[in-house]
Amino acid sequence: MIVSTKGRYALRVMVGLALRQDGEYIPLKEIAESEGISQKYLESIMTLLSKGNLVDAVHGKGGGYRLNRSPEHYTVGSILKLTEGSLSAVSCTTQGPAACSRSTCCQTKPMWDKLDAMIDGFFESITLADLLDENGLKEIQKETL
Amino acid sequence: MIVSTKGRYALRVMVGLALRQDGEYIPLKEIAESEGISQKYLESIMTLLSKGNLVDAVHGKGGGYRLNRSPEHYTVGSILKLTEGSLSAVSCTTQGPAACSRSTCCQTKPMWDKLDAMIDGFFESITLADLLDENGLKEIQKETL
DNA sequence: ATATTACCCATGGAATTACTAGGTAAATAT
DNA sequence: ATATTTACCTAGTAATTCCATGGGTAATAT
Repeated sequence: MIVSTKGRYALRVMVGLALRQDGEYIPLKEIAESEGISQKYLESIMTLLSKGNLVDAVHGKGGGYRLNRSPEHYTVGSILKLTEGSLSAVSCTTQGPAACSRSTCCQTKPMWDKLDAMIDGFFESITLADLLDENGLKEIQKETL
Repeated sequence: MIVSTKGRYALRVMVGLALRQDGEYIPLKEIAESEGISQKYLESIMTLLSKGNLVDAVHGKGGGYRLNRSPEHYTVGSILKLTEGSLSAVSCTTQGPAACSRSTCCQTKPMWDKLDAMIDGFFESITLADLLDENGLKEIQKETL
């Protein structure tokens, strides 16, 4: 699995916030209930989104979370990368000291690199706005498949 | 991660066998050493490949493993699916009793389905022969990216 | 018979995932 | 000021998956 619940929950929450863009802040409790996600678990995810500046957060009564830009300015990739860390399909494409010792001669490595590039392209080509709109995704399908 | 060491090792081994297609059976020990993979761990992988009829295996002296068809008749997908079980990028695309309860109304689900289809298309479009040949992969890159 | 090979079954440590518990800090209402 | 409401922080934990390891059994060749 490339994307764990953390990233998938984050994406669902962002879609939920996009559907209620009226300037109001929506408290964690409300988001958790409407999405059916454990409040405590969601806390850690929302803090990530807030620190990563994907949402604005305010404390106290009337506070909560809201988007800080319009849905078409969020790529799915930006949301998933923030929450998941890496979207690599395999561990053997990692660079640096943890890199695979055979990476320079491995005959399968180029394929993994291409897969990673394809997946990255896929996620970067989709915005939150596309997810709100059925027809948006259909166009993406034509392009990529 | 979509593909664990099991699938990646399997693929490397299949490439290795493809490079030595002279009708000889190659013993596990030799494969393990040349690929730098634990002999014991590789055992389980080779048994999978053998039971899945991707390689022929014979016991005793002079025995070992060899491909049972030419490299262009193996898709990467067939090798990975056998060893990994599923190549799905997320757990929420699984059907049946374990399916996500929100799958019918989830606004992100269509995207995950498309991702899975794209990844499957990628792996099915590449054969072992493509991995042996540098230029083969370059053509795939043009098509998919 | 013996050596060589593949096959089978069970176990274990390490890492990751998904979540829980309990407290602290900031903003607002009274 | 005080209480309430909210976000934020640190730590722990149960379950699962990954990556092997250990020890034996079955088949084949000399």
